[in-house]
Amino acid sequence: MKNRLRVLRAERAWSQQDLAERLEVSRQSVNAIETGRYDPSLPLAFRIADLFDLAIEEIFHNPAKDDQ
Amino acid sequence: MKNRLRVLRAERAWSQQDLAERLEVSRQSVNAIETGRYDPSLPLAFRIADLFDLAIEEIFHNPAKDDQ
DNA sequence: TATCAATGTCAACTGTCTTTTACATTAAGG
DNA sequence: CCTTAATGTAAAAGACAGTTGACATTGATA
Repeated sequence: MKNRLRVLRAERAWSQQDLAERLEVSRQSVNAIETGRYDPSLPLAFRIADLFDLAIEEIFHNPAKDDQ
Repeated sequence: MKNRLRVLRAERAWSQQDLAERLEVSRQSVNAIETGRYDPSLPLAFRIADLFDLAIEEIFHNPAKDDQ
């Protein structure tokens, strides 16, 4: 599962801490998701998509699949 | 997190076991997701969306939000 | 150089997801 | 009735998600 979180965050010039506060998670969670250590839960993925006003599929994608 | 899994499955006349095999998860996982005991992981949500050829947002939605 | 913000990571912990095994209930068909 | 398929649920265990607290590194700047 890859994601564009770092790019989306950079476009807004937010720190990981900024993003964490908007998502109501810890800074470490944001970092772990950005660095690919683990995937967010489905509810958190929805919060992320809502925050950036994008579909989940526009932020996350499966590298095993050759789509997107 | 609510979902339309039961309806989508019924439209295809699949048993929970049938769906579980297509998703490569246990029947109990399908049942737990359908009955709302827990949400799938993000990777599983993608497999579900791929199987039904729908966006994740067309299958899952947040009852806390008044959209959809 | 000293400081500060931002980032990466680790350990330990709690809670969630998913599994296997198992058992109960219901509905349909012989 | 008896059997079978489908479904709901539970317990125990392992893997994963998310927390707090802590420490190290880097880059910018006073």
